[in-house]
Amino acid sequence: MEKIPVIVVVGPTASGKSEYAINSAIKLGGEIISGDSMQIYRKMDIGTAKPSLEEMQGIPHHLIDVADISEPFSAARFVQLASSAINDIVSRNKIPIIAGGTGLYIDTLISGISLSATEDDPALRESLFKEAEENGAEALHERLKSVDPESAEGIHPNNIKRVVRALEMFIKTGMTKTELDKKSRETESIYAPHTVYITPKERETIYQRIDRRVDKMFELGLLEEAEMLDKMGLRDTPTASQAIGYKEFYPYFDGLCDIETVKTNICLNTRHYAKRQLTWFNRKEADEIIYI
RNA sequence: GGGGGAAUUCCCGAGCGGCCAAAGGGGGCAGACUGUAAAUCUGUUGUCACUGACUUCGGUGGUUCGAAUCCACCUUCCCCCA
Repeated sequence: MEKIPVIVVVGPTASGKSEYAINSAIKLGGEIISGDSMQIYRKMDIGTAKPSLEEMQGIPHHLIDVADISEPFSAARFVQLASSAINDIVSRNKIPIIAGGTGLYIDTLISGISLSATEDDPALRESLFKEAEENGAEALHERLKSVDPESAEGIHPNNIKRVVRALEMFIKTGMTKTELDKKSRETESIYAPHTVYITPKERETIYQRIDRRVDKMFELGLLEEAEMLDKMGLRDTPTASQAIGYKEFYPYFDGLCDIETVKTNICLNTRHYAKRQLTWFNRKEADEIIYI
């Protein structure tokens, strides 16, 4: 079967991916699929740096504003939505351009990993976390080791989220994470990606861009946006509540810190995030590297 | 003017005679990553010729076999009384 050519634009936050993707779309006749775990949420506009209508220059953007903040989101859901968006784009003879910074989502999509369909079980998840809290992370890790030593080997005992997930997989499906991962790799990817990695030559460059962007977000009314979302219950949402640019406001709204602290923390968390993105993308092969 | 307290490694902050290159946290740097991923987690962080040596705990000088820890003086900061 002929593979579907897609262009993939990745890089750390504030690297200029969106702009690059839009320009490519104009040049090549493409449409954009956002590969971003937070831009999927409606109303989270300024803080997630969604491109404005003008910036989009008429290029259709998919996977932006597709979920309510109260909804959980996941790599599986992303793959599902992105795949159908790609089909749609291709059927209209346009080129799909995937642009975003969520490495896990994008890699899962283009590498053709097929995540088996399992429903979440919040109650089970919660009970596993409780178990870790009561008996210690080490004990939970031991439990994983007894059913799936191979995956336990690769997960640090302190990384409770991952230990829980691995156990959850086993309990729900009767198969170990090791087996399921292996199975997920059996299907070949249907995509032929051309990946463009946008990266700074100097770390300082991206840090400065981040600071500038955060300043701009505040000018655009980030505080008001965060306030509105907080009133909608953002901090109690399963996924959206984690978004940088919003969560730093929670203590401020509770009168526990001043606005300058919020801003500083947003810059800092964004830097850390950018570093993690760089670590992720650096080890992947890119077809093209563009320095900012 | 009088009295009391504090000065610690990039920052905050423990330490109060040997086990201290100095807890812990932050930050920095590096890394991991298959369904919460803008999340979660790990390592490292005085210098060097690095299983050892050397220079650090405001400054100077002392006490001691031995001091970040005790003493004296100096400098700076904080608090209280005036």
